[in-house]
Amino acid sequence: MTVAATDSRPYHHGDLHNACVRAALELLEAEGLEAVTLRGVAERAGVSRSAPYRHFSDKRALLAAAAEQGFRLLAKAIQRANQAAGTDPADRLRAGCRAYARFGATHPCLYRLMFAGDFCEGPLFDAEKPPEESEFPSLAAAGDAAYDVLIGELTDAQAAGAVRQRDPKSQALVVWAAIHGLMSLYLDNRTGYAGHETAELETVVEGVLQTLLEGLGAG
Amino acid sequence: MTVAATDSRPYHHGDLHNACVRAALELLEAEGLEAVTLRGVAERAGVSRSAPYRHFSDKRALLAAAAEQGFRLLAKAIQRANQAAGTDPADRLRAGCRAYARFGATHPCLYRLMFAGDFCEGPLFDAEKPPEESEFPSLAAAGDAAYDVLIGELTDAQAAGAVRQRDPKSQALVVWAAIHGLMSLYLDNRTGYAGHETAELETVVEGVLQTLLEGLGAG
DNA sequence: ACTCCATGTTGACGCTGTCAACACTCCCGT
DNA sequence: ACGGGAGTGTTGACAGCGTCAACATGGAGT
Repeated sequence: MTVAATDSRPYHHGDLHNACVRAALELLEAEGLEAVTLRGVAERAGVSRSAPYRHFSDKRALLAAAAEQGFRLLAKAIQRANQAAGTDPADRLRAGCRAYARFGATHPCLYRLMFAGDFCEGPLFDAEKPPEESEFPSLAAAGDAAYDVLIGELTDAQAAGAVRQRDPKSQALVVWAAIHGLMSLYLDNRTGYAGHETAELETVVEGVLQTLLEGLGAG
Repeated sequence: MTVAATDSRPYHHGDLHNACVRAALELLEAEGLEAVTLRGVAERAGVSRSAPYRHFSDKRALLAAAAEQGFRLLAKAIQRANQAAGTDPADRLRAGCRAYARFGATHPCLYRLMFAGDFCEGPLFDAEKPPEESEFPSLAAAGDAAYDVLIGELTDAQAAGAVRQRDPKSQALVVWAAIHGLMSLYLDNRTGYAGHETAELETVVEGVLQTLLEGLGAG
């Protein structure tokens, strides 16, 4: 059947791939993961229910693409904060971690998808294989890129004598684990702090970072 | 219709509540969260598909009960390790964290359900409300009980002069966040270490703990 | 102008969570 | 002894979901 005259939309969307990712992110932020349905994404993108299958093999592939976009946004947010913080390594590290926490607090569902999404609809990351053989290599790459920002900061901090000279990768792992763990507990409302306000979160982040920097310090 | 003579099972199960939790845990460990279906749980418990609704208002309520059981197991594992480690506070702390990591590595899906399960089928924890008003109060209580074990250890460590005298709750938060974050990254295969072996995990845990103890230390 | 193929649509299927209506059994008051 | 709830388990049904096969469409290249 021919497209109705009143329907201005062309038969071909033009950029359905990106439209689906955008729709998924919008639904995720607005109503949570359970609201991210392939049919809903398709409707929001203005196409029929199974059109997304021409661009994503799977629902998981769509979620992986959304998570990947999340990692790109996160890396950008951290980099911006680092840059704005000046040249002092500790200041830069603190600013980056604050930005990380703010990202998680601002986009809780996206943040969880990036780290726990693998768990919900079948693994996005494969726990058995090394990352380079991952089922979603570009997702793993985007995650690694965000990681690399942190590693770079720690390398600089070492050069400036702000932290001990050790493998910056393992130092970065400690920092990332601590901040990510904190965010995870925070998003589950399990930090034991009553208010659950963003301001309080930043205070806690500062405290955790203080402990970490003392532990990592050149002391 | 009367029960067939060949069917020895009584019409009333007797302890369907626990049977459902056990079945859910078994399915979770054997085939992952996506395999935990109410119908599957019912079948495994030997009852018909909607019998569990007499004991759980919801699928989420069943998952919450499973997660609660997970927190009880975790707390017990940590306590056992603490006790077996003797009296030195740092040793006890290290042993507890090793046990924590081992629990997560041994029961990856359960561990994730305990922390990320809220995310998958609608929140188990309510991010907006304080814990005492949680939708699943006994789950929150079981989580807090596990937390309390760690807080107790840090209180003892303070008394022994092994860590700085500060609010043990916030010290415990740092430790928990770091170890939990590490486990979370590990289970996503995002630690950047190739092997993903349990032995390597324990090494990394030791490293993180070393950094933490130096940061928390009385120095 | 014709054809090919990437892209979008429709119909259908099985699985899921959930509910309403019904069946069975045990226990308690008479 | 017995009759009736209340608690528990069963069956049938429904809507929503992910997914696939079959079909429709239209632009790009010959």
